[in-house]
Amino acid sequence: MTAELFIQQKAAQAIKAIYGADVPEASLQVSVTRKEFEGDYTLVTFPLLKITHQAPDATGNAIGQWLVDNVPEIAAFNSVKGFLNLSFSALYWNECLQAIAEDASFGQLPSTGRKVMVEFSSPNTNKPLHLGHIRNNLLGDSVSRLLKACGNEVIKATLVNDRGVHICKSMYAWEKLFNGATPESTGKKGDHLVGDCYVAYAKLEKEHPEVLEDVHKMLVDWEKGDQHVRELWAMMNGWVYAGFDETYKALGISFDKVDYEHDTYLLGKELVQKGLDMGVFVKDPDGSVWCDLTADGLDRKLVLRGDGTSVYITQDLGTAERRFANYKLDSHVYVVGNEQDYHFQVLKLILGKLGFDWADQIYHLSYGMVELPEGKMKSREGTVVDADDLIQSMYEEAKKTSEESGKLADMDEKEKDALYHMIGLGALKYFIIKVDPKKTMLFNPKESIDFNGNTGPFIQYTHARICSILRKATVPYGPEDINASVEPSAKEIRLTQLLSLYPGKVAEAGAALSPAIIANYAYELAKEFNQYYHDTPILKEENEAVLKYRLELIDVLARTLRSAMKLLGIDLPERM
RNA sequence: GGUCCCGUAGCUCAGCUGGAUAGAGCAACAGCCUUCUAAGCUGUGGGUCACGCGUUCGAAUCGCGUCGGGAUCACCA
Repeated sequence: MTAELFIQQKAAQAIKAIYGADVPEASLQVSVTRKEFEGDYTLVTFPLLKITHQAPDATGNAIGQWLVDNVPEIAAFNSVKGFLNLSFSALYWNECLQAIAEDASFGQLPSTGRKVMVEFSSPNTNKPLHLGHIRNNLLGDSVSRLLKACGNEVIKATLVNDRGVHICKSMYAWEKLFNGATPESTGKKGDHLVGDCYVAYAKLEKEHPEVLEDVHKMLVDWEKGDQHVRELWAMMNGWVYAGFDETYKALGISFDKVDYEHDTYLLGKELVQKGLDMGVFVKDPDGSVWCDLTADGLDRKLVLRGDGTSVYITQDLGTAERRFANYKLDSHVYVVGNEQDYHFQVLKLILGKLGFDWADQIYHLSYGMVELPEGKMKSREGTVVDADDLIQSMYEEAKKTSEESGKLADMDEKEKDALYHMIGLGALKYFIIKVDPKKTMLFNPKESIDFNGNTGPFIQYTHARICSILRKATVPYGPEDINASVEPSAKEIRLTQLLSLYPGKVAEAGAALSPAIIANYAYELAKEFNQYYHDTPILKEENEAVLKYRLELIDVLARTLRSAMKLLGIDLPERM
C-alpha cells in the first residue's frame, strides 16, 4: 500500500473516532510535504472543517494526536493553518527502503493482461529523417517501454509510407538528372541521396511545371505494376531503408512489426461497403462515398473517391481493423503530430459508427512541433535539422567535454567511442523527452544541447558517481543492511520517500502517455542524491552498519535511475 | 469564420485531478576541489502565472469572455 493510501485510511479512522463522522477515504487530500515544512506527508484539513466544527489548527492537532497515539508508523505531527504535516517513524522508512531494495523489478507494474500496439515513426521514403521525426521516434519508443512497465504486452509498429506521388517525384528526378548515381558511387547514405533527388525535383518542377504530368503517369504505371517503374521504386526504397536502418540503430530504436503502405493502401474498401450497408455512409450521385459527421460538430468526410479509389482515411480504417483482428489488440496508440488531431478524431468517430467497440481504445498521442528560433522547419528553405547530423554533433560535443575533463585517460578507444555515443544520445533524448509531448518545443541549433543542469548527462554523471563509490567499497552490502540498527538522516528519509514514489510515477506517466513525467522524476532523484553526496561521506563512514546502509541506499538509487532512464531509452554509464 | 491546442522569470521548461511564501535549468553575479568524479554543490538577483470576470474557505490550476501565437477544417498523405 502506498503511504498516501495508508494515511487516507488511518485519517478516516481518526475522524470516525474523534468526530463520529464517516468520510470517504479517497476524498481525503494527502500530498508530499513541501520541503520548507517539517514532515513527510501532509493532510489538507480545510475540507474537514465542516465536519469537525473546529478551527483548522484544532482539527489538525486533534487528528494528528490521534494518529500518533494509535498508528505506530506515524511518529510525529505538526499542524500549520489547514495543513497537518505527518512524519513517519524511522522504522517505517527502513522497512519501506528494504522492500524496495529486495524488489529486483522495482517499477515494473503487475500485468494487466492487455495487448497494446504503439505505432510511431511512419516515415515517407522520399527524404531523410529530421528533428521532427526524432521527437516522434523517441516518444514512440519511450511510450512503448512505459506501457510495458505498466504491465501491458506491447507491439511496436510502424507503417512506412513507401508509395505515392512523393516517391515518384524522387524517382523521376533520379532518372532525369542523376546519371545513375548510387549510394556506393556517391558515398552518400541512401536516404540522403533520395532526399537530394526530391529537392532536385522540386526545383525542376518550378522551372518546368509540366513534369508533374510525367510524375502522375509514373504513379499510374506503378499502380499497374509496370516492371520498369516497380524496379526503380524497389531500388530507391532499398536505399532509403538502408539509410533509415542506420539512423534507427544510432537512435537505439527498433520495431516489432513493419507495415508498408504498398501492402495496406487498398485496405478499407470493404469497410466502405459495410458502412453503406449499415447506413453510416452515403453515396453521392458521382459515386463518391461520404460519412456525415455534422451531428458530431464536424463536416462531411470523404471515405471513397468518385472513381472508386481510396483516400488516406480509408486505408487507416482498414489497417486499424486488420490490426485489432490479427493481433487481438486491446488498444492502439498512434504517435502522430498534432496537425493530425482532426484526422484521428474522425477516425475514431467513424470506427465507432461502424460498430467496432474498440474504437474508444484508440489513443492519439498528439505531440507538438519542434520549432527553430525563426519558426517552423522548412525543407524548401533548408532550415531542416537533419537527424544524422544532429546525432553526430551530439557525439562530437560529448567527446569534447569528456576529453576536457581528462577522466578517461586509461580507457581504450573503443570503450570511449561507445561512451561518447551514449552521452551524446543521452543529451539529445533527454532534451526532447523532458518536454511535455503535447507542447510545441523549441530547438536552437546555435546553442548546442546542454550537458549541465537538467540534462541527460547530469543524470548519467550522477549514476557514474554512485558507481564509482560502489566500485571502491570494500565491505559487502545488501538489502539486509537496511535495518533498525541505523537511524536514517532527514536526507536519507527524503531519498527513500522519493524512491517510493517511483511506481506511482510509472503508472501516472503510462496513463498520460507522457515520458516527460519520468524524465522530471529522474532529475529530481539525481539532484537529491547530489546534495546528499555533497554533505554525507559514505566510504569514510567508520560505523560499519551505517556504511553498509548507505552503500545499499545508493545502490538502490543507481538501480532506480537506470530503470527510469531506461524507460526513456537512455543508458547510464558506470564511468564518465 | 468553425473546431482544437498553447500563453508561467531575459531564455528553455516543471507545476495544472484546486491547497502553504509559484519551482528548476540556462544566462548574470558571489563562493566551494590536499576530502567518495567540480558534467557537481551553496548563495544573490530575477514573476501582474497574457488580461478580465466568475465559482470557492482557497485559483497558475476549474468555468465564461477578451487578446496574442499555432494547428486544422482537401476527391493530399
